[in-house]
Amino acid sequence: MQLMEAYAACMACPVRSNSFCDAVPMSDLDSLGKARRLIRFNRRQTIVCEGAPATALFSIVSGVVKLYRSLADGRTQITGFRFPGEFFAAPHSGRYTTTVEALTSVEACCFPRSRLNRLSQRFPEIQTNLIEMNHQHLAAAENQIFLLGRKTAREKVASFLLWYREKLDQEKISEDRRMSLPMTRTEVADFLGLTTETVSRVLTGLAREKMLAIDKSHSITLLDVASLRRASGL
Amino acid sequence: MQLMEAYAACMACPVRSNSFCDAVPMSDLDSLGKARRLIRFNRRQTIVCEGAPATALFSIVSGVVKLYRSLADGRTQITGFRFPGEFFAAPHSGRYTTTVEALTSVEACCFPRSRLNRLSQRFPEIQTNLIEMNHQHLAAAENQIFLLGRKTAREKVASFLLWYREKLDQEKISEDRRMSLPMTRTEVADFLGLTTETVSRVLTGLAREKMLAIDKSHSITLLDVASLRRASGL
DNA sequence: CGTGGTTTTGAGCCCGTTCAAGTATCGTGG
DNA sequence: CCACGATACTTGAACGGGCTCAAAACCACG
Repeated sequence: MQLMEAYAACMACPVRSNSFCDAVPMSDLDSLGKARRLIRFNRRQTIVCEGAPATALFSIVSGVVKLYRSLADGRTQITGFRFPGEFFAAPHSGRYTTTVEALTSVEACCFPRSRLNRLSQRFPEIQTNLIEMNHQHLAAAENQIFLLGRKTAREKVASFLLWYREKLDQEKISEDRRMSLPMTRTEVADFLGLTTETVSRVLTGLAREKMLAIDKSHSITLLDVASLRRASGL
Repeated sequence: MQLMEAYAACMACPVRSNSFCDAVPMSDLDSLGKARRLIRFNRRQTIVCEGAPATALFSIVSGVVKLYRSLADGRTQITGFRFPGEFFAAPHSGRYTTTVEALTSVEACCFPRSRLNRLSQRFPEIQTNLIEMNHQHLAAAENQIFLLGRKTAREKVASFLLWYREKLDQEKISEDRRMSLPMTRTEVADFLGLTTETVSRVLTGLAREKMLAIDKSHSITLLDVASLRRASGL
């Protein structure tokens, strides 16, 4: 039966306790399951488009997405990334404010606005969780604003690496000291307000100074976190 | 009586319909009034400090504030401004994420967290409003991220002027075509990720091109909005 | 009418960009 | 499994937008 499936899906959800779904008690997981639909996306696939009517909210089960805006002349700026447990596709006056694209293969729960509204009337703590997570996103945006406005290329790249390392540490088991970036050099550049060339140059520079090691481009090991922290401008 | 005063205060509040307080029905304005305390701040006065325990949320009745972060070496970045009807001092893991300072004389309602929580249990629509406004703040942050990461000095300044003009138009009666900036050149620079000198140079440049007129530095008239929009990179 | 702060203007420099070439990496089909 | 083409990454040389440093002009306030 569908009911059982929905219940089982949310019951077994690996990120429930990290997501806003945490507000729904175990006994009501079937209501939760019925409000959402699990969708899979491939790397490079666009999930929502900037400016389109905001019909749903997405909560990530696995994978990473980027949020970005771009101009007609090609200039692109990534405004943030979202990881498992986090949501995306916040509306402003009824429309999505950024385009969202999958960086890896992604599983996400799609909650149509209307159903989510009904659900959060039954479980008001959903709203509390959403507010809490919104504040986290805002704090992350403030970090990025400071970084973009006031940091040098070197500081930007060092900050980025330390930030991603921390994300990995709190998301999953920290694999080992090596970490593999799901984003390309261009995407790192579009996040940090730099060009691909500069990101590449700074990375090889930091590698020459033995703060990190690069193997196969996307696989990076942070060798000297203390020096990196100093290089990041705190 | 205190009760009457509180009731009268919120009853007469000029920004109630634009603030999250809108969620409280007229018949319950006394509960609202008792949850908050009206505080006045002078220009230049610090209202909350980055990193301090987040004990209250503030809603602006009149005036403008700036939110900013700064480093020990003096680098400062303004992450946003807040206007009448908007709130500030969002917490992240229990602490304020930015310092907030009054740009003009400011009247703000201070809501201690505990009272606000009790109030929003009685009136859940408060949470809905807070979420809505949070999304607006996030959208504003995304705008600024794009601006900081990908726009030229000229585009930044033009965008800023148009943005502020729009704010004025929707906040109050649009005075006339002249507008007076509540922020100094340094504050504009700290908002746009530039130096004071560059802001000044770009402004005189735009004035030479007859897109605007400057009288007394803080009083600016936008003469050619269409050209400015083109100069802002859309 | 001075005094301190803000704004403007000027000259020179530097960080990050641009343009261009060369190298590694990955996916695909033979 | 390898050859191939496409894409991503690195490296180099030269340019330029915005910064730095310095000084002059302007303004508000006593």
